[in-house]
Amino acid sequence: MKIDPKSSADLSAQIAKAIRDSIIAGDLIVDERLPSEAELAEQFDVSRSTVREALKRLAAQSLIRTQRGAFGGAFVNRLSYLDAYGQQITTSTLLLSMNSVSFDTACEARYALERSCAPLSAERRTADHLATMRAEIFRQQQPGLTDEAFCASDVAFHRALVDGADNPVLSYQLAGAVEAMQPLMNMITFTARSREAIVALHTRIADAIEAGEGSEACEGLSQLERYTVELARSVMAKRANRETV
Amino acid sequence: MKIDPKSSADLSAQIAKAIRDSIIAGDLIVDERLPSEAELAEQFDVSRSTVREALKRLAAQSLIRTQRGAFGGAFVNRLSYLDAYGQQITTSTLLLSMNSVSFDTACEARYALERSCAPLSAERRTADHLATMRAEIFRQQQPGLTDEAFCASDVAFHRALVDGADNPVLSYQLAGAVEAMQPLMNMITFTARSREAIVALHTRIADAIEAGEGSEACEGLSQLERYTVELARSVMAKRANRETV
DNA sequence: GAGAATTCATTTGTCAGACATTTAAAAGTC
DNA sequence: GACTTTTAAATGTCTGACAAATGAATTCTC
Repeated sequence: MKIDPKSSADLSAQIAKAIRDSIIAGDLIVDERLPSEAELAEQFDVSRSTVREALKRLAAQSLIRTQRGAFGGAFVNRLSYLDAYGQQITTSTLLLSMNSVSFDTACEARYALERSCAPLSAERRTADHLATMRAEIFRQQQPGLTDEAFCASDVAFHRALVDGADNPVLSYQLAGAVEAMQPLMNMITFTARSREAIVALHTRIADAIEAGEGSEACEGLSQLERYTVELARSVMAKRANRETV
Repeated sequence: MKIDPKSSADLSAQIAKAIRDSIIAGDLIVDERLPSEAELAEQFDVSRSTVREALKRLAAQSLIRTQRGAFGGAFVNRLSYLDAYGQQITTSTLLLSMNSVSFDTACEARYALERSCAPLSAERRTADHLATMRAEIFRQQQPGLTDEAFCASDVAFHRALVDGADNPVLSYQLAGAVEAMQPLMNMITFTARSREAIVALHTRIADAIEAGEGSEACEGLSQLERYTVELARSVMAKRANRETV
């Protein structure tokens, strides 16, 4: 692990990169303890504060965890699926909100990805996944539900569908696509009629998953995509209309 | 933006969270300048070092960038697709390498996701995407190619396929799935015969994309998945055999 | 007056040293 | 042997200082 003193870049960034590369390359294995901050400072010939800033960078990426006290220190963290989900969702959400991605584009991506899970989910889903889907459909039919709660339930429904594929890598990849859509979906006001239509499609999808018919589930997802895009378009149009009046 | 002094958690983590939440909520918009470190230190009633550690955490997530000098400071960063790709790839790679994800599981996820791009790519790919795919196929036929270079070319081929769908959100999501597989693929030794088989399937896929036949491209991808899994299995078996002898 | 050079204030980057707090091992006590 | 106390090591935080960068304002030169 070496850094280039000539480089003008931040020392803490260089040190973070050096350690990060060691972790990725496998030179530092999971749960291995890094040298103490004082030792690292000496090794890299920088001050302790600089080392600390580097370690905080790594901690922000969940690459290390720190523990205080004697025999504490910084340890290489096993990146859990949960940590990865969180990062994925944060990144996806910001990417969508900061880059003016159109609703259509985000929707297309989301449903394309979900369709790739549907056949696997139809084959492997447990009774649990199915029960979650049914429960969320039931919740979506409650009259008093706010739009936000409706969207949250929608996300839960689709997560169950994705998790049913029983492939943690797929679940991880999809987490971002599904959850990052929620802020966009929250901007839509759902009328009683549109909720009814969505519930009908959800039911159709759940039925297909239960019956083990992947392609029928895909078809349902495609219709849901078309309906969602259409709905968003009409809501936006109505809103634009109201604003110009 | 407030922090809880009673909470035992690290102050720098709390401050980072407070600022991060403000960015996600949209209270801090892109390119907006944060208060200087000294001002933040006063606001949060902590020392400047603590503020700096918090800012480094955010910088590690590409949420802010810093600039030195008068009228410099920390600015809310527009999360670019490139930054997001990078984070996605790092996270995915570590997730796969640290959690002993089976080759089959990773492969299944990757090809399922790619199949979701194929129909869109068949419809929208430009001549450029197609040319890249053909060029990589050509490269893969060169005899002197190392296994690493063959894998890298494989990644480039599939990236072109994905990018052909002309949906940046999909490209972003797929970046991790495709690139994170490379270290796993690198562990396979490709014989002349297996390279030939892969090139043949790549050609079939490229032909389908060129002809605008999405489902045929999906079929090619499925065959490629089956062949890759089979190949990995035999290579691993051979290796295990050699080690026990 | 226009342009070039200089100064200046502001801000981040880095360093050194100090103290508080936490923690688990080691030593002591019964 | 079980419990308590001590202790050493490590991170967390604070203070104060200086270096380096940088854009604006000022001064200088022609």
